[in-house]
Amino acid sequence: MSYKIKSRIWIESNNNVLLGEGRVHLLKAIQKTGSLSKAAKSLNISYKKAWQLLDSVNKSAKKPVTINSIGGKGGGGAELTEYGHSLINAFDEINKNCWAFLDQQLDKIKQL
Amino acid sequence: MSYKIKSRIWIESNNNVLLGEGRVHLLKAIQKTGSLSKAAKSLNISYKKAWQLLDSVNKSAKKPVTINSIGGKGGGGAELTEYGHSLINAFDEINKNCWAFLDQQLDKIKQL
DNA sequence: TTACGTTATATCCATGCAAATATAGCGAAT
DNA sequence: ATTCGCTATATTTGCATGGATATAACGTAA
Repeated sequence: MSYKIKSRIWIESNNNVLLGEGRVHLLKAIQKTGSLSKAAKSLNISYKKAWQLLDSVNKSAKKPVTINSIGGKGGGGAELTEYGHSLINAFDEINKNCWAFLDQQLDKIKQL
Repeated sequence: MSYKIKSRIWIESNNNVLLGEGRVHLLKAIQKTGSLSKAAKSLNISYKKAWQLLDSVNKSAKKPVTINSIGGKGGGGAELTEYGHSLINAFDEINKNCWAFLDQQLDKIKQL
């Protein structure tokens, strides 16, 4: 009924998106499923889109965020690096803090 | 070269977007030009898009944000209400505060 | 009463983006 | 050797979004 404030934050590295909400979702799904194709299915996005997202993350990050293996037992897979874990944790924390901050700012609008 | 954090915030009213960056730009241009069609031209967007944006703002706001007049001297025009002025000022301030807040949070990522 | 410049709205069309589809390449296991 | 399930890509197809265009409605001023 009343006003709500929403936000979307993301992190860029030399003008490319490194991390955003969608990319974090994808990384978490990879962590859970152990493969990019299963992660894509669980998020109801096409494998192509998932691959493009992951590719852009790994290309713009300082260190690799996932290790992808082709072939081998089970056909391959993808798993998060330690750096990848740290990134998504930090992003989640910042995002949560941002929501709290904005909710408090919203009063300025409600008072009008 | 290093990571940057960016954000986009917006305000919703019963699941409709009330105010965002684009809508604030449009309202400021209306304030400057005195008409919706001139504002659209100055922002290089079609009149149709500008009208849709303004219409959705006025439909989801508690009080009118602009007064639009059809016909009359000069064919008509649009001008901000006092409530409209207050809204864009509050939005700008919140946005600026948000940037400052996020820049400070970014350190958590840089330290990884 | 006619002309004007605007708001307001419908319709058509092109363009781009995303999904679907297809296919190649890989390496371990059998 | 062959199969399997995945990563990695190119190509086509479909759909939605937005732009262009057209036009109605309006009220003041001449």
